[in-house]
Amino acid sequence: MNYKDKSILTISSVEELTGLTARQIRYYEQRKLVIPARTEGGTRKYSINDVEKLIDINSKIIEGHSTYEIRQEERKNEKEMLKEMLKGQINAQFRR
Amino acid sequence: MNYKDKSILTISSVEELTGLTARQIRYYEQRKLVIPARTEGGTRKYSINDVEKLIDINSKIIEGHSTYEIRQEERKNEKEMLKEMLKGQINAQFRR
DNA sequence: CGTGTAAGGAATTCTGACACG
DNA sequence: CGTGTAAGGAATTCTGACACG
Repeated sequence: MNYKDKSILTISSVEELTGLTARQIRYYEQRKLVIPARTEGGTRKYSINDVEKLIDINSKIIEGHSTYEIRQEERKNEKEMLKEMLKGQINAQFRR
Repeated sequence: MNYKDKSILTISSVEELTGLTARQIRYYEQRKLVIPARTEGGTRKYSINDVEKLIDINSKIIEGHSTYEIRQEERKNEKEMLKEMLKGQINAQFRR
């Protein structure tokens, strides 16, 4: 696991790094766009990757996209990633 | 300023990243080895560089060095860095 | 829909001190 | 000397709700 995937940032640090407000960050979570890890006590912990995602998401919102659209877009990308991975697996089978 | 110099980590994240206890981390600060930034409210904020420093410091302590020795060592290194920088400046003057 | 805000409680962090060795 | 711990208070974060548009 890369350091970029370590969930180590509090929401206030993420506010600072992204320029967003805590309210925005929590709302994007509610819309299932960026789901942070949690401490035992329930405090949100974000990774560097989450920070980058949040910046992207906010850009898209500023461009006029809805959180729903952004979510759908992400879903699509995930599916394509899966397809590619499957292709790779299948090809690997045939090469044996 | 690099992301490594951004003070964004709470002491609990630093505990996780370094494997040290908060007590140790605060003690090294008291001994002037790693001085974190602070929020307005006084909460410590560490950078990635601080994390790396803390790990180094703890290694040296485990090796039997005292915090005083480690501090002196760091002072020496700082002075040498200064010397190098001065050399560079002087050479730059002569090259004109 | 996306964001601001006030409210009350819970989790986190802070400092100074006592302890051991 | 370096670290653990209990104590009390302060800073931070949490959730659910009302508001606007």
